[in-house]
Amino acid sequence: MPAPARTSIDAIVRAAADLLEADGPAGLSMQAVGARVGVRAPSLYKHVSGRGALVRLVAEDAARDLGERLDASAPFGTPPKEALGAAARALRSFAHERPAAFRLVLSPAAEEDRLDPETARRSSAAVVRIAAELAGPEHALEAARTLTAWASGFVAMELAGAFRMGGDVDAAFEFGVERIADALAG
Amino acid sequence: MPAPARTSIDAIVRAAADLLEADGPAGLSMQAVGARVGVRAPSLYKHVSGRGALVRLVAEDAARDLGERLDASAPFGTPPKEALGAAARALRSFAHERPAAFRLVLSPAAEEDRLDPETARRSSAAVVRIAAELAGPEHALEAARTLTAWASGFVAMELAGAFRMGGDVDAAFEFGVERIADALAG
DNA sequence: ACCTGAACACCGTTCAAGT
DNA sequence: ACCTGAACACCGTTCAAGT
Repeated sequence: MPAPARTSIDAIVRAAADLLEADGPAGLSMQAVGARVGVRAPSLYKHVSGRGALVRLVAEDAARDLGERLDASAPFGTPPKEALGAAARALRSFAHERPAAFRLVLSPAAEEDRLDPETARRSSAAVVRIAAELAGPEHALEAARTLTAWASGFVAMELAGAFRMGGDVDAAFEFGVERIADALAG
Repeated sequence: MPAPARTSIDAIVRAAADLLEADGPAGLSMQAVGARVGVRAPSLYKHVSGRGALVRLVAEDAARDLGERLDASAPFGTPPKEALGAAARALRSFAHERPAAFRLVLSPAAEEDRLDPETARRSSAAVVRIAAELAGPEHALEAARTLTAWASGFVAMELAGAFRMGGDVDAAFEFGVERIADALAG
């Protein structure tokens, strides 16, 4: 007798992402995910091969979300320096809204749980385009790396609570955007 | 009857750091640490209050190591732009030698496992000093943040395998150092 | 074809009992 | 005063049995 699925991979990934955001990595347990979608933990294995694969799906989903936000942050034709600021702020907003997802996507990860190259490429396409406009096509890659490194490093430190020596964090971010843009435009 | 301790907190922290580097966070189990230092897992609780506290001790030890390397990278009197490059390269070397420890110290961490402010301040003192020389005392904090964000972000991406679009990663690093230095001196 | 309870091998942690 | 085995409450995962 065939039995219709009582849940779906989409519902499972969404539940996992919610749990990750609410309770941290330890809160993303197979039992908790099962409870959220209305099945027992062993049933999840009909939809996903294990916890590691589920975490990876959450990361890929987050990377797609981030990539779309970066694309949308600066329409074609926006002056490059302005576009750079907009992209940096979009990254920061994403990190503030979905800090756990940001950590998943941008944290230095061990080999086995890296994003596949195509997902990584797509989520950074907008930044490479902006960098090319600013620094010239021959320095596009280095410039994109410099910008992404700075922005993700800044936000990572912010999330880590590393900016507790006082001072205005927003101002430090804008200071950095300005300086990075000028440096890349060289 | 008193019984002499068969292990020590130092040996335990060292064993934990080794395991973290060799087998990743999951490999740092109380049982594995116990096996390395020659006692059973429950005995570790005579020396450390739990696994979380042990991970924190490893992180503090790594932060101290990193701080010392940064201090040593550029003796007083080194021209600031040169000192900045030396500090950035020292950070990168540390990350290459102790990638797991680097992730522990520089990764965006949840509130409960952050370094205490004093440890954080000491490990970044050298960078703040260099930034002040380069950007002037009134912009020291923002400049230090920009530099640290860029360098740690760059290395984090490097460790995460995010630089797989080809190109020379060493050259990208030097490109970034140069541009950041100019931008901060700006 | 999916879901379940039971089971297995792991964790971290507690604690009474040993020396 | 430290160390131990046993126990407890959790994991992730497998699998035979149910529908």
